[in-house]
Amino acid sequence: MTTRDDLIEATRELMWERGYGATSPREILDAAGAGKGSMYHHFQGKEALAQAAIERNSEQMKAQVGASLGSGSSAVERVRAYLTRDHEAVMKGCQFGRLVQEPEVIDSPALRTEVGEMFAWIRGQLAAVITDGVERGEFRADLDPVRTAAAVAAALQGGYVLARAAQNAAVFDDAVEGVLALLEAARA
Amino acid sequence: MTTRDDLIEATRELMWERGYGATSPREILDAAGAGKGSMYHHFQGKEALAQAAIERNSEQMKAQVGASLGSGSSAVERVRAYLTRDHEAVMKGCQFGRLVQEPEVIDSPALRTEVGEMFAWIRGQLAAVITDGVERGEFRADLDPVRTAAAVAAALQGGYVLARAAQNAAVFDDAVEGVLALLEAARA
DNA sequence: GTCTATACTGGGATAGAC
DNA sequence: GTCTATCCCAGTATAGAC
Repeated sequence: MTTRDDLIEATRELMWERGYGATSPREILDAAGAGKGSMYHHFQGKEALAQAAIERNSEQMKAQVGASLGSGSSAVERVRAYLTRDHEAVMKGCQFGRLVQEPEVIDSPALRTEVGEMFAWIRGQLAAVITDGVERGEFRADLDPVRTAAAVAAALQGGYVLARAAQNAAVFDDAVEGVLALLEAARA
Repeated sequence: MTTRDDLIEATRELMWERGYGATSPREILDAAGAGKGSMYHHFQGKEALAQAAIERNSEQMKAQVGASLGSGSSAVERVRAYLTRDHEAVMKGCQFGRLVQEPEVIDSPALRTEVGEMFAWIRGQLAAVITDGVERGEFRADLDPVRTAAAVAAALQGGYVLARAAQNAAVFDDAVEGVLALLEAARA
């Protein structure tokens, strides 16, 4: 019972650091303190284990994002809460974003779907908040919620990329503050 | 003479598709129509070959971005030219952005520096264009060029990520148009 | 310069004992 | 359920012939 859980947790940790392809079952097993048999008993293989790890990440992410986007009176404040919520370890990148780049992940229907749905959900949530802001007259009436939501979500993802490339978390903050300033400029 | 070149071109192609870690010398050699000896004659190893490939990508990228950012009368038009320039194969992602996620790349000083400088250069170019726009009164005087540049560059990178996750290039366009609309809202 | 053959390592997965 | 031993394959790199 707990071994299965240890495997999932170890996989989450390692996949965040190394991605999917570069995370070997050997490392997972060492980290979880389990033998090879355990993994293949509880899961069909590496892919199934990774899927379980991503599913758990999704649950946590949805809870966190949902809380952020619900905390604030104005739409801009809610988006700000989302963009500035504790991004533990900016330099490690986004748990989901980093997986997207890997061919192995994209080629796996199970993994790709999991990751794709997460991002689609986030864009939907952001669009809802922005639509609300437009309807309440906070934003200009001609602001496109779907495109704006995509831009906000993209700025966050790109912020991770730029910060990692520069090896400097301040670049992440620049991107986030930059897009927030632009969003405030779109107020009615 | 030409073998060395074929190796670099094959590496560029494959690294764009699979990244660094997942690109094997075997594949490169096959694609270049060369034998194992050739590669180790011209380059110290996989890493040195990858560095040569990234260097060549940098040159091309700088030429393209420089042309885009110089083509237009207003600052917004220049940024638009940059964001909407032919991003051949949006779904393949950014040649540089995808490398950033890989631990193997980040852990290699040679490769990491190459990629980091590219992004720093782009942010600098964008900041210069936006500074120009502020000084000419096109943008609000309180618009922060550095942060805005980071936001624009991040939206582009994130657009790649979101489009790939959704397996839909339209999401990239949404992110790009979204950030451009915000930028227009920041006009003086 | 370029090839083929080979060495060595580590990957994912299975078999069978406990 | 879990472990150890083992298999097969692919990765990077080297050696030595041409």
